[in-house]
Amino acid sequence: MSHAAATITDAELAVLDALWTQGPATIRQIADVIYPRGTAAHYATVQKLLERLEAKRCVSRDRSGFAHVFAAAVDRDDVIAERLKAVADQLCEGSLTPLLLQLASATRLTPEESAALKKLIDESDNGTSKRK
Amino acid sequence: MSHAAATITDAELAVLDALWTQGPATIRQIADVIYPRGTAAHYATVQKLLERLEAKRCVSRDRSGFAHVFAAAVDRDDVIAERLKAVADQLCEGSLTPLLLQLASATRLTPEESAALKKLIDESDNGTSKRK
DNA sequence: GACACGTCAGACGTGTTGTCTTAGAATCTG
DNA sequence: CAGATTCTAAGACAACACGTCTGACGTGTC
Repeated sequence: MSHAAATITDAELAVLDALWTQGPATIRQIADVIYPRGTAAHYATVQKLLERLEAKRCVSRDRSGFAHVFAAAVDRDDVIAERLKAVADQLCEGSLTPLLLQLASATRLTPEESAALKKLIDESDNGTSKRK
Repeated sequence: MSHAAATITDAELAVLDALWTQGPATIRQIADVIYPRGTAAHYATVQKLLERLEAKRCVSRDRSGFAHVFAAAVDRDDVIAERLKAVADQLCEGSLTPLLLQLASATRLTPEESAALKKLIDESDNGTSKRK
């Protein structure tokens, strides 16, 4: 839910995505999703990716059963936030505001979305003005 | 101003940044900025980075003089947009809206910024409702 | 015991990234 | 003009990341 996401590669992201949509799963279950008609080699690939994701604290591993059960330790939102922060650090001296403005001008919103967004802005605004 | 930004690496970004802040420049001028007290090797590094940036259409090269003069062919905003799009493609099925919501809730805005943002939202909204 | 299935450790090919070397052409300086 | 300087061009290079795959070995099941 919370921790850092480090750098997650494309193949690792596919594994994480399977965990996000399917919930906790074994290597085989994940491999069946990502590589239908997969071979033993594909299984091993998923295994290696999970091993690396675990090292990055992006998945947790339950070793109690015969086949280990893996679960996502980061949310999709965590990864999104981390990537956005990376973009901001590289291109905006760490400030997220330019990204926000850029996105606002590049995105077409439905009335519902823009209403929700305005609400978020107001809340953020209150937080700012109410400080200390 | 407009074109695709492909994948720009960190070192390449440093070069681009120099061009953005200094305007068109020769290799030596850029190298002096990035590597003060730089050697001939550093000069060559900048040269190679510019060569790669040119291949990606991110910088233009004026070959008329003795020392070629390079200029940025993409804006900082272009690169930001491209990176945001990449994040959206990888994590949100290409939709930018989740990024926008995420950023809005994670960013503290000044009153001026939130006003500007709301204005952008309204404009985007008008564009949507006024179509056809 | 035979066999399927699991884990673990690590090798491997490939591509990227940043750096650097060398060769040679163009320009400046005396 | 001779020589030093400055540039371009082409490519070698190590380090690393990525995705893949192999092999050895433990653990269940019939």
